Amino acid sequence: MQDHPKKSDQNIDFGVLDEFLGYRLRRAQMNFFAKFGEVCDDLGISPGLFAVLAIVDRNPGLTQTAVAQALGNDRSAMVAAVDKLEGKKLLERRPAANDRRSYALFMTEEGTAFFANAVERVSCYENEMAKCLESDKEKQWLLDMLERLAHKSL
Amino acid sequence: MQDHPKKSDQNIDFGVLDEFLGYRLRRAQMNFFAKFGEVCDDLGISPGLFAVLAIVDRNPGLTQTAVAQALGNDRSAMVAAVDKLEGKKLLERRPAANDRRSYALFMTEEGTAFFANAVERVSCYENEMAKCLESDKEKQWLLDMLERLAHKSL
DNA sequence: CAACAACTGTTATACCTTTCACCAAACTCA
DNA sequence: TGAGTTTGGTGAAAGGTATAACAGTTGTTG
Repeated sequence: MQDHPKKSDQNIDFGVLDEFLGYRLRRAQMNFFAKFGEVCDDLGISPGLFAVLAIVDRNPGLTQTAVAQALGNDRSAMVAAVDKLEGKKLLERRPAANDRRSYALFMTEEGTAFFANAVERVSCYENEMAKCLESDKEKQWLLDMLERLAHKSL
Repeated sequence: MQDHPKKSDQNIDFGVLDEFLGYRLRRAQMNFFAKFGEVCDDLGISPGLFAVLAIVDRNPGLTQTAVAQALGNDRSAMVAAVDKLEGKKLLERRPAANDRRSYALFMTEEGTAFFANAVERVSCYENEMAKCLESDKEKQWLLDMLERLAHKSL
């Protein structure tokens, strides 16, 4: 059944794609996001929302644009994210002290408890995914390499 | 865009995000896609369209769903992609010989020339990005690790 | 053969993300 | 002060992605 003319499954030649970091990075990241969804679907948060919570949790009082810059995405993307998180009563906007244009973001008590639970779950799944790496030193090496690739400029 | 050391840009605590592979993968991949856009904006193709061309170029006659499965995305996403590439006269749909439901995808002559040029450009930028890796052996090791992470299941 | 299941391309829908233009507030600098 | 510029938040539009449903076709099975 494997010699039929239809190249049905694994007979596909990926050509240059096999040697391109960009393509492999995308595939790996897609898998991580999919697994994140499986683990956290009942929590109702996406990887992006989780990242916002992580920043606000450790840096209370930041403005929306400060969080956006930290995460590397546009500040306009932050309004929908904060709207959702505020709707779930996980964080709240407070008027900034010295700048009436901006809001300062703070976690609610409910939010800190929720985030602690989420971190536990995500850490568990991260460790499970990292099992296909040889050692903890290799994981650290990979993290360092990804950090460099994320900031490399042409 | 983040070159100005004006204020609390460095003071932000990323907390658990610093140790999460998912977050680092996303950042690295975002950078790669942004650089891809800079290099190929005049060509009018996205990383996704480039991947479709790469598959069809090396595997002429595949159906749309076969290409979709190879790239890991849904077959409904393929119609818009093939529409665009067919509109640019880079590939064409031909009725499949033995199955009147499906189309077989083939590169046009214009398409193969276009793709060869694109590959040269993307290879150049890939090599530039890979300069922050120590050696060629490290790059190969990174590719292998990403391959494992892309197929790891919980 | 006929009924049924599975598959292909397609459309529609919804969601998420990114990009752009806009307005109000704040800042700059004379 | 006040004109001009910059910054913060918002909303609309565009692009990509995932799901569900549908018509036409294929294969499978009784």
